[in-house]
Amino acid sequence: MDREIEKNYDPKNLEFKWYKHWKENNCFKANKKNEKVFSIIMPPPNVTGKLHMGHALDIMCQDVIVRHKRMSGFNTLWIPGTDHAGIATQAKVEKKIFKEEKKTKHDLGREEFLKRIWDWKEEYGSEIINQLQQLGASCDWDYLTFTMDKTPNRAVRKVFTQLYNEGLIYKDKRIINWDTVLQSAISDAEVEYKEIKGKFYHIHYKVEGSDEVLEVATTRPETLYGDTAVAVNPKDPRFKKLIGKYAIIPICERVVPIIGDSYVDMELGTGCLKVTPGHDFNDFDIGKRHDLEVINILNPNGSLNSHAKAVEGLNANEARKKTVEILKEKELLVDVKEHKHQVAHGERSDSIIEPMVSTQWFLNVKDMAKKSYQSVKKGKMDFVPKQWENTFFSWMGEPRDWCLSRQLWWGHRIPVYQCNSCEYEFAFEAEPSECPKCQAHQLSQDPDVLDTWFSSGLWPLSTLGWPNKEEMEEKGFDTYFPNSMLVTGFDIIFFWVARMSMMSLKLMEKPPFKDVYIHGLVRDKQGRKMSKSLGNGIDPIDLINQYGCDAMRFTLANGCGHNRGFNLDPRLIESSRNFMNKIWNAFRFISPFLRRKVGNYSISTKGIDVPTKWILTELNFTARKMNKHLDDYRFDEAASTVYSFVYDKFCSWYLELSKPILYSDDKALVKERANILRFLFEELLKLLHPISPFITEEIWSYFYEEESIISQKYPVFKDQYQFEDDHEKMDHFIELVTQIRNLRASVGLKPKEKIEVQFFTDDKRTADFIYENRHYLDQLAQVKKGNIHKKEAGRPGKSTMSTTSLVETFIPLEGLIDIDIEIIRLEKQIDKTKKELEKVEKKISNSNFMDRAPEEVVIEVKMKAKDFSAKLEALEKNLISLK
RNA sequence: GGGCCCUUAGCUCAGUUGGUUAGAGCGCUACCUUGACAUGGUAGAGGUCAGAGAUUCGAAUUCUCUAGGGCCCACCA
Repeated sequence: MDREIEKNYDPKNLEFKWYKHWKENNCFKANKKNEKVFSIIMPPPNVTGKLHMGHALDIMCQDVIVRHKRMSGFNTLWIPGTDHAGIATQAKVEKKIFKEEKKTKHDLGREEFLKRIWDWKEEYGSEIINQLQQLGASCDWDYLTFTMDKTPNRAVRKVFTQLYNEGLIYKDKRIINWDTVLQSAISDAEVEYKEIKGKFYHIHYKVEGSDEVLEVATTRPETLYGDTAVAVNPKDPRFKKLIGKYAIIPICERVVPIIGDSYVDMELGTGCLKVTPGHDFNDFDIGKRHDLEVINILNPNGSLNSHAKAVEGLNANEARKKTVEILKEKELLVDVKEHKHQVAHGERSDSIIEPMVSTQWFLNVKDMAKKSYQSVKKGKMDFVPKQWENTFFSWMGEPRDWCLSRQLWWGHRIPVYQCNSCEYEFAFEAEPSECPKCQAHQLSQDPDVLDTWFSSGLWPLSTLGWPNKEEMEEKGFDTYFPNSMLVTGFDIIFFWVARMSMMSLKLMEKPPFKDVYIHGLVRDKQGRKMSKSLGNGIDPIDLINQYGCDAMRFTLANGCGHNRGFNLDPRLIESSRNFMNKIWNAFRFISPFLRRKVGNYSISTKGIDVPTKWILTELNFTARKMNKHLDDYRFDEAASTVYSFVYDKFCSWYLELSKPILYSDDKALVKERANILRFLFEELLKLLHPISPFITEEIWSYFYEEESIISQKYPVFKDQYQFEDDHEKMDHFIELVTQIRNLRASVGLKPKEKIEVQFFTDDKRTADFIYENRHYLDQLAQVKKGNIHKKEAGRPGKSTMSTTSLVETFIPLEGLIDIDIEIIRLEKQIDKTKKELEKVEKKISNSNFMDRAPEEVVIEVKMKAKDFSAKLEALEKNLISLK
């Protein structure tokens, strides 16, 4: 060691230092020589956004897997990217410009406004990259792709054109979800329903040419200006006879037909439905069936237009109030009932969504969805945990056509053109110079842009250069597509996973990934979703600043089990930070004994002692478990496995047992032990590295200055480190030490006070082992003298005792022992042992158990019975002698 | 209405093919400034595994029902 390690563990400096180092030294590059391939794409965060805990979890999962695969000899590629996030970004910049300059996008014009967004993207787009790097993401930055880069744009245009020419993309005037704030269409997936307390208004509609009235129930009286029919169920005896007659809509006095349609539920409301095809999905369908007129009564901002003269210019709420007032005056409002109902809100804008009829571009997804469905059913793409495939199926089962167009400016503009002279309409992959039909040069492009998820859907392809042949070659498309896996949250299974799956199957005839790992949601410590409105969000960057990224990642991994999100209490991170500190100090302890040594080396297992054989065996178990858990995406199990090895096995026992050796005068022995400690330390660093990359690299650098831990081989189970017998011996020894410590504590002996102990055992191996390791007993339990007797020997008088199956341990305590307390303690133990014994004996006396249980279980139970009764006997004898 | 998940120690959670003395971290209690670490050490207390029933020699684990909680989809004039 020529460098000395800092006294205090300070994650901040070393984390920053190492990320920079890794990046500059191309440590995240795929090793193309490796035969096994692992590839994965990062779900692209919004380019101008800020990372939240969900991202931190997402990145942690991916990075752990990626680092593990890389260390396990895979040709590993992780592709980073950022998303233009159409609506979110445009809305943000629009707001900013209005705030600062009091100008709308229309004041600036399309070209200037887009320039402003690009400027904003250039200015703030790198922030998200910085944050990803602070999380330690070991992705290949040369692959960094933005969804509006040239290649993704080409992919979008190519695919749109193909689907257009196949007739799958079509323009249609139909009812869509209209966001009244964004003033754009949005897709079904972007609509969120919230329960709102509303009212049921019962209104009388007069039947033309008679005194009869129809009582219509509605939650939205203000839409009556758009009514073009009143519908009843054709089987309804109450209203059957009215079908074919006409009703008069109140206020606007329009005469509309009374129609029969089986959609109408006779039980619901009054059994009489006002039909507003312009502003209700079901009514639109009814209108289609009956060829009804569609009247649009709303302006793009959601206010009422001139079709609703009486309330023109008012917003929906005001219009409702006023309409109700007018109805009251006319005595047509007959009843008002409280009613809870679901109201559509925009997922992004949180504004009210109005169903509105409008001309939009749609993608017919029926066949694509069917194929996606099948590919998961047939196991070509697996969800982990498996139950998430249900979510996928529920979306793919009966998909509505995807509304692709958005009335925005920021995004991929729809590549459809119309010839100004002959009006021919066509989609074109490249920028067209003339009309393919009449060769005129004056062309108008469709003003709308595509849903963000259209380009996201092509992400697994476009990030690998598709459809540009040269770029695909350069980026290794054939090697890395399809991806090995995807890591994401369940909230975007519809938005994203579904779309990627459909697109990839359509274009490549392969699903885009083998595995789709779905992690849970990070919530606050009370289990509430983190949200702006609750103000309970935790900023991962704050946590990193406070505790270090390694500790945060470790905490996230530790809490990331299957089937569950998790509730993040910052105090948990504190304990991970303490774990990092533990490792730091363990290294600080051993480092003075180490000699700097270049190159790989191995340790000899010849002549090593039992604790060393034990720790090597533990290392073996740990390596095996880590590989399994990481392969199974069990981040929680992996974290606790490595924690237990480092903390409970290595630090608490092996390091403690190494102290007398390291402080001894036998130089050869010191050297040998130091060598083994170094080996173990290197192994544990490698084991932990995928989860906590920075501290492991920092310590690694004290061993090897030139080589990064990133490219080391991940530990695996090795037969030469497996010593099962010695492992068992050592476990017995640990049990013995713990027992003595327990006895000492129970009689209130001072920690430093040396004691004498009497052991009673008939097991020769145990006796030998205690004898050979008596110096450890001194060190670990302050036993200055230990006598080993056969069980037939007499027990000491006033003493405290305890027993395992093999050995009885007595601490003679002349004058020190409080007999009453000792009796209580023994009685408690006897009680417990009796209960266990009874349990086991009951099994043995049950002939059904003896006949039917497998042999090894029977043997085990018999062994237990023997152990328990021996233990009980010893305890009872001692109790009698005390009394 | 359809579907998924959850209920285990005071708190957050493990417990993967049924057989464990049901585990961990945090918190709590007692003792300890022992030469890696007080961001520490040692020991300990704390659970009739939501409830009922069924299957089984044997259930925290499988099945059914009940209660409570969370989420998704569809729909409600």
